[in-house]
Amino acid sequence: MTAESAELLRWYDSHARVLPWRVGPAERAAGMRPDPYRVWLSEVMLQQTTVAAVKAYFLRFTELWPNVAALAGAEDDVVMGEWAGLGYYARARNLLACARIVVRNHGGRFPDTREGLLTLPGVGDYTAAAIAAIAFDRPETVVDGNVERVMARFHAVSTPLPKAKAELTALAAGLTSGVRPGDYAQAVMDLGATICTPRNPACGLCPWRDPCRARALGIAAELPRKAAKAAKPTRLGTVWIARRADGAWLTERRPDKGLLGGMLGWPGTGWAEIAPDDTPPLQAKWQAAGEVRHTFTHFHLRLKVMAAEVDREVESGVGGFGRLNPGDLPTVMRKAHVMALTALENPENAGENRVGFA
DNA sequence: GAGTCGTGGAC
DNA sequence: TGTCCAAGACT
Repeated sequence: MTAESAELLRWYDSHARVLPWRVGPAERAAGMRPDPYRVWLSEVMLQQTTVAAVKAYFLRFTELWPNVAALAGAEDDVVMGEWAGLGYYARARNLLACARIVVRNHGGRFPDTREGLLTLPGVGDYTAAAIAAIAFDRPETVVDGNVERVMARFHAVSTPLPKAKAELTALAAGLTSGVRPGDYAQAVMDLGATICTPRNPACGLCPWRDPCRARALGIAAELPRKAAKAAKPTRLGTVWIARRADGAWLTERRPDKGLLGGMLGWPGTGWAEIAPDDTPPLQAKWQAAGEVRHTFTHFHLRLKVMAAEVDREVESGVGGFGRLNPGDLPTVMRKAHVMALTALENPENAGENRVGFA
């Protein structure tokens, strides 16, 4: 163990954040170990997602499904509905697939090595190392966005990401502690999340302020460098939102692959830079409810929302009418639903509504 | 290796 | 308003 990693562990002992999935340093010292199921679940939820956003989902999932066997036995649509709003929905599909593999092929126990964990769906280099270190105290090197930033500054690496990834991984491995590896892994990430932040790093409070090369050079806030990102195009589309007299809504399940895969949605056009032809899924007195603006990772969407009340007898070929829990909808579809509801309640204002406009 | 894949908060 | 960013994985 290096002097630096020892210093970081001392910092962590007094500054570790309290998180629902975390076994803190004092509890670990008392012999407690985290539940691999909870570590895995939290790490998957935390992929490209903030701690603030994950907390409520983690508590809800562990309440509904306290162990991997319970989750493996859940119905797909229920899990997708509970994941709604958290984003990156392939994670939810992989989560279920992984739970079922762990139960069926591993006797309900997660593999306890990085290599074994890597075979699971939805578990990549980072997550495998994180579970191995945190749940099984193996001295694996975790490299997430926090660690990349901390290492780029600590060693003053000016090579832009993602090209610098391999170099930063090697530098991180050089600092990884063989003592208390689970605490160390969380300590580096906590350092990046609370001190060595992307903007305005709090170098004065950093346990690594002395050995940090970027701080010595006065360029900590400039690192890590990143390659320029492509501009986001704008795509257009239309959704048709029909409410039957008995309160049922016409929804459809999206295909498993692709954007919002496996999630509930509204019948509508595809989304393209040239407005697609929009033909309603059924004949009704459609009103233009307004336009939803929503930004995905790689494009902006302007979604025209059409709404209608239909008779109980109406049938559609594209999906089914049924009871709707709006919380099961991904966010963009929930925005469209809110807009349709507003139009149906206030038909005189139809077309004036905007969602996603400041 | 470069694209794809969500969302909400900070600035 | 727009841009960046968050405990990445998969193709």
